[in-house]
This record gives sequence, C-alpha cells and structure tokens, in this order.
Amino acid sequence: MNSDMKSEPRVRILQAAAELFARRGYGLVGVREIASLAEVNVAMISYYFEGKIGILHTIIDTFFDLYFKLVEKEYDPEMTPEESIRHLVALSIGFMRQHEDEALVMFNQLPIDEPEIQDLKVQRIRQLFVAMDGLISRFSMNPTARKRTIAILGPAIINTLYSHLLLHPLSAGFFKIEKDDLFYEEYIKLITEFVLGGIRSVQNYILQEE
Amino acid sequence: MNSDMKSEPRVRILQAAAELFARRGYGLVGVREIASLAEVNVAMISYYFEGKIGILHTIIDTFFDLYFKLVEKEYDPEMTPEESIRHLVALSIGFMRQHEDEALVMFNQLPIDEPEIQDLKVQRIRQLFVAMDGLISRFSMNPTARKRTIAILGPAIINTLYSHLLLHPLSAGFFKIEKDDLFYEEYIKLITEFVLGGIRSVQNYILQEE
Amino acid sequence: MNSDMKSEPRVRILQAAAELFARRGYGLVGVREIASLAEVNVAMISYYFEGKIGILHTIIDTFFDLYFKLVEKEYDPEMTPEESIRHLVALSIGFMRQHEDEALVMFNQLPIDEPEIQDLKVQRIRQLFVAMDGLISRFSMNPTARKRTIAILGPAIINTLYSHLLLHPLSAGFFKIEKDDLFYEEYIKLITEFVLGGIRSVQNYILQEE
Amino acid sequence: MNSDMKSEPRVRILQAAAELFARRGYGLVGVREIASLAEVNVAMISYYFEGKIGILHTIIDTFFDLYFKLVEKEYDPEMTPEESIRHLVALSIGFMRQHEDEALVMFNQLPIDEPEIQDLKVQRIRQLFVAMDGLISRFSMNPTARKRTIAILGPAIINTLYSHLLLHPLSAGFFKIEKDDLFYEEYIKLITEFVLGGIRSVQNYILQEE
DNA sequence: AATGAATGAGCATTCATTCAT
DNA sequence: TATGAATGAATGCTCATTCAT
Repeated sequence: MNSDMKSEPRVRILQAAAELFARRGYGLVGVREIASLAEVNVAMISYYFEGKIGILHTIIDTFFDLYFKLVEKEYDPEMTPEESIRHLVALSIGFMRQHEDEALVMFNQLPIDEPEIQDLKVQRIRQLFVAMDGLISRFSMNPTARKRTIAILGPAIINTLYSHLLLHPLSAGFFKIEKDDLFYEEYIKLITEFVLGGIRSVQNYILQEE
Repeated sequence: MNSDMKSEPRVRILQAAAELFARRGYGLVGVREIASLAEVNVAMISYYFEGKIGILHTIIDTFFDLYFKLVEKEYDPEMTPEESIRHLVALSIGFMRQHEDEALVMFNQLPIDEPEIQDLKVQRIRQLFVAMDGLISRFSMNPTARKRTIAILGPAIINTLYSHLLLHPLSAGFFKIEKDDLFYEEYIKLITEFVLGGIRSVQNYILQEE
Repeated sequence: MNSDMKSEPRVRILQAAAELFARRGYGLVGVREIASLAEVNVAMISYYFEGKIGILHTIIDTFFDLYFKLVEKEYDPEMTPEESIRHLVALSIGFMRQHEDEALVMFNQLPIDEPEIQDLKVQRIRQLFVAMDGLISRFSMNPTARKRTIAILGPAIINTLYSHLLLHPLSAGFFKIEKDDLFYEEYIKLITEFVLGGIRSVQNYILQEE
Repeated sequence: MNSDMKSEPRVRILQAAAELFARRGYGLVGVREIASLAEVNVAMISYYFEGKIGILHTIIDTFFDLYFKLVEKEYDPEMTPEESIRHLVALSIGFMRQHEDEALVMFNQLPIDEPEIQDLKVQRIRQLFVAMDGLISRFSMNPTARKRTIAILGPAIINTLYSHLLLHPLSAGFFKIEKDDLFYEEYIKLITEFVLGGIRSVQNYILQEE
C-alpha cells in the first residue's frame, strides 16, 4: 500500500483548503474542489469539520495556537525591548514563511463576517494586541500615549510583518526576486530596521509633543 | 416619485457591491443581494457590467484611476523627499478614508485569481510600485540597494498605510476609539512618523552595510 | 406554440407534487421528481413556493379553502339535522373524489411535524371541528355529552368519510370494484346510512345513560 | 455499567424507529437519527434489518402478527354477532393503545409504494378484510349486499377504530381531554355504539332496498 | 457484536446569467 | 431601460450503506 505516503485525511483536507482559500478566497472555493485536491470524499468534510466553515475555523485556530505557543517558548524576559522586537520580528516572519497559506487565509479572510468566524477572529486578534501591548509598554511612554500608540501602531506593525505575503507575489513579478532563504534573510533584516526605526521615530514624536 | 432621490442605477450597483464585497468577500456575495441593496433588477447587473466579475473590475479600476489622478494633481516636484512622503501619506490615508469600501475590496480580494482580475491587479499595483520607486529614489542609495529596498519596503509601506482599514475594526473594539476626524489627524501623524522613521532607519542600515 | 396546452408552471407543480406526495409520501419525493413530472425547471420550485415544504403548505391551504368555500355555499340553515348530515356527507365525499390526491396528502402527511406545517394543520382541523360542532349540536344532547361526543365522534366521522381513499386502493384489489360513478353513488348511500345510524345510536346511548 | 437497563439493540432500534416514523414519516427519518435514539451504531441497522426498509417491514409484520394472535386467542364462536363486534372493538382499540406508534406507522405509511412494502401491506390488509367478512357475514344479508357492504364498510370501520390516533392529537388540543384510562373507557363505549348503530342502519337500508 | 471511517449517489437550494416582453 | 420568469450548473450537505478492524 502507498497509504503511508499520504498524511491522514483530516490533515490533507486542512492543507488543501488552506492552499485554495489563500489563492482564491473562501467564498469562491467549493467543498468538491477541496475534497478533490485532498483526495478524500466530499462527505468527509462534514464528517470531520461539520461543514466548510468548520475548516476555516480550524485553520485560524491552529494557526494562532502554533504561533502563540512559539512566542511563549521563545520569549525571554531578560532581553532589552529592542532585542525583544528584533527576536519577535524574525520569529514571526519565519513562522509566516512556514505557514504561508494559513497566514494568507487568516489575514485575507478577515472581513468575512460569518458570526462564528467573527467571534474567533476578535478573540485571537485581541490576544495579539495584548501581547503587543506588553512589548511596546517597555518603551518609555506615558499611559495615554501608549494607548493611542498601540491602537495605531499595532495594526501597522502586524501589516508590515506579513506585507510580503500579500503584495510580494505581485512585486516579485516586477523585480524578479525569488523567495528563497537569501531573500528571507534580507527581508527580516530590512523589516526589522524599518519597524524599529518606525517605533523609535514615533516614540520621539510623542515625547516632543508632551 | 422619489426616484430623484436615488443616484443612477449604475452607481447604486457599484456602491452596494463595494459595501458587500468589503464585508463578506467577493465570493460570498450574490448578485441578487447586490441588486436588492442597490434597489435594481438583477438583470441590470449583466446589462451594465456584463456579469458579477465586471463589477469588481470596475470598482478596482475606478479606485485606482481616482487615486492616481489625485496623486498627479497634488504632486509637487519642488518638495524635498521628506515633504513628499509626508504629503503622500496624508493624501493616501485621506483618500482611503473616503473610499473605505473600495480600498478594502482592493486589498482583501487581492488573492482572487480570476484571470481577468489578476491582470488588472498586476497592472495597477505595478503603477503603485513605479510611483513609489520614483519617491524612494530620492533618498540617497546606490541602485542595488534601491532595488531590494523598494521590493521589500514598497509592500511594507502600502500595508502600513491601510492597516487601520484591515485591523482597526477589531482594534477599535478593544480600545474604544472612534474613527472620527480627530482619530484620523492622529493616525496620519503617527503613521507619517512611523514610515519616515522606518525609511530613515533602513537607509542608515544600508549605508552602514556597504 | 403548444404552450396553451399546459397550465401555468405554478399549477403544474402543485398537481405533480400532490400526486407524488399522495403516492409515496412527502419525505420520499424529491424536488427533481416533482419538477420532472411538472415539466418545469427545479429552480422554479423555490422560485414559486420558497422550497419543498412550501408546496405542501400551499396544497393543504388550497384544499381547505376550497372545501370551506363549498360548504359555506351549500349550507342551508332551513334543513333538519338529518338532512344537513345527508347533504354534507354527499358534499364531502364528492369533494374528496374531485381532490383525491390533495385529500390523501392532507390526511396521510398529518403526522409530519415540521413546525410550519403543524401550525397550519392545527388551525385547519380546528375549523373542521368547529363546523362539526355546529352540526352535531342540533341533535338533542346536554352540553357535557355534546363535548365528549364531538371529541370522539368528530375524528371518527371524518375518518369514515375518507376511508375509501386510504383503504380502498387495497380493498378494491380484493373485491374487483371500480371507482366509477356507480360506485360513488353506492358509497355515498352506505356511508350516509352508516354515519346517521352511528350518530343516532350514540345519541340513544347517551340519553339512556343519564 | 447500566447496560442491563437497556433492552437488546434489535428491540431498541424497532422502538426508536416506530416512534420516529410515526411522528415524522418514514421518508423524513434518517438511519442516523434512529441509531442515535436507539443508542446503537448506525451499521447495526443494516446488520439486523438489512436496511432502513427492513425496519418498516418488521414493524408492520410484528404489529399484525401480534394483532391476529390476539384476535385468534380471544375469539369465541359462541358469541352473538353483536357480542363479537363489541368484543372486537374493545380488543382492537386496546391493542392500538398499547401499540400506538406501530399503528400510526402502519396506517400513515400505507401509501408508500416501495414494492417490498406494498406486497406486505396488501397481504396483511387482506387478512383484515377476510376476518371482517367472517364477522359481518353473520348479520343477515344476501351475498351481493354482503360483498358491497364489506368493501365499503370494511375500510370505514377500520378507519373509525383508529380515528383517535390520527386526529385526536389535534382534537385533544381543542377539547383539553387527556388520553387516560377514563378516556379510553368512554372512547370504547361510544365507538362501539357508533359502529353497531352504523352497521344496523346499513343492514336495514339494504333490506329495505331489496 | 460492534465500531468509526469511508463511499458515491442523492438531497434541497442557490447560483449567475439569459430572454421575451 | 427595465422586468419577472426561466435555465442549467453548481452549491454545501446528508443519505443509506459498506467495510476493515
């Protein structure tokens, strides 16, 4: 038997769905298409995930669970704020590189307002902001400044980190850049400098303002 | 009759579709839903736009046409690079505020790989990168550094500018911030500092490296 | 064109559905089967009736509307109780002969407990009992006796009237009786005597008991 | 373990199926629903009954076997015709009270024209008519009169006997009558008088006619 | 005797689009 | 322009049944 070549059906469905959702959007992908790519019977989708929406639910859930587990494991309270950010940026970009489809699904399907998914997203993004708040709080700021900063910079930084996923497929076309190890090395360096420079700049601006 | 209260059917369809596409994604929105919100007969959609995909096409096209027209009008070659960026950031954020639904459709439906749309997006995003290249070129960099910088920083900056559209609906929930004039004033200031600081930081890093 | 040969699609769907529901039960009949027999596109079923259950709803509604309209038209307050019953029995049997499929659907699909249908049935059967109460009240009985009588005899009489619809397809097989005009003439006579004799007998029994 | 509380799986399946078929109709009930209510694995249904239709087959078969066994045991050739009918009416109503679900399934699923079931029903209902013929034959009638009488009165009487099962759930709602021992005592008395009165009346009518 | 996974066919419904009016 | 009816394909899902264990 070659059954040892395939992973179990449940996992194959998740992988197939993530790939298709990322490329064509949740709404345009049919369950038959997923089942076909995953090489399972259509009925298995309802069997394992209680419907198409359940796959999306599981993808997002798993993505965040893995991410937060990773961050928790790698977090070192001894680091300086700058070291922390350098580490986190590298960590996050590496993670998104490994889970490219899932990350794209997560961010691109964000506006889907199926109630079941909406709740999940609110909860998960909140986790992200809480974590980010902990981080930024270590830069010197008064509480008010910190609140507006996190509310505005939080989304900006998250969006910056995954920018290559969203736009690079297009930009790569113009600049003939391959997304290999070398590219990611460079990407991490530049984005790290960009984010750090951006935060410092905002910090100064706020201090001046007071 | 109150028909004088309504804008013309073609426009009503575009507005209704933008709103629905932004909220629920292109694939999950049906033409009947659009027609119903626009208060037109379903057949009118094929009549005006030759199908559902034609609406998306028109939304993206119009969005970019308006944006580039605006940038062209406002661009002043006498400005210093920093002034240019300050101006462009404010301009772009203001524009996206005015065309929130259309911007969300543009960015969130990016992954849809319907060939007809894909071509359009590649062409339009290229325009964006070309414009951006012209801008960043005025910061002192050698040609190689400039290429990698634009390939990486381009997406990062674009993503930063519209970050509040994607994530703010969620972040606002946590921080109880209303998206009023005051918020946008603050948002433009901080994002401007963030982007400028980020660019300067990357510029320094590249100069050091050489 | 031969379009003048067919009745309008809405009506064809109702007729086809009544026939199939009567023969095979609501649950075993598919919308494709109905559409095929009615020679319409499947989508027309949702278009006209908002789903399969809507057809059943309409069949039951129409059946009762027609019946009550008929009874109302034919009712003559000058008749003696016995004359009234004789008239009603003949009327009802004739009506059910004309609307055989619909009557079978009505009575055989009674146990289906879809909430939307259940409500409808309760309401319609109540109408039937109210009408029956008005009739039986004219036989001499005290109020208590009348209540138990109507509660028990009501269902018995209704069931008696349509007994040939439920069981005759089978009994006819044994006795080689055709359901022609002659049969119905005989059927009406015997059932009339049966019902009248039954009511009189119960009436006597109750008077004796007191 | 509380497994000693449950009857054996085969019986649990039959009971669960009877209840569900009676309430929602054979076609609308799924095997998973039956299995779930019976607390057995779905596969057991095919194992014990060779498919869903096999359950219906068994329910009808068992219902009639028990009924005819009861009638046979209780039948007393010494009784007068009237005594026989009085006895049979009481017997039949009592039996249907005990096997309410099964009786409802039997009568309401009558129109299902699955060939396998159709044959079964024809055979069983024939048994019923034969028995009934034996009974009515003891009222004085010439052979021709007897044939039409049995063909018409047979279904009428059967339908009368189980009328409370079909319509009483609804009529009870209006008259606030509980189906307790007292109700059944009354029900048997009135239905007995109704049936006897009806038969006598038909008998007289036929004698007059000759 | 019993299970959970799997199958392929079928379900009711909705889709974007077309067409005669 | 605008409409309501109509179409055929596709939608997500559930069906009864089977099978290896």
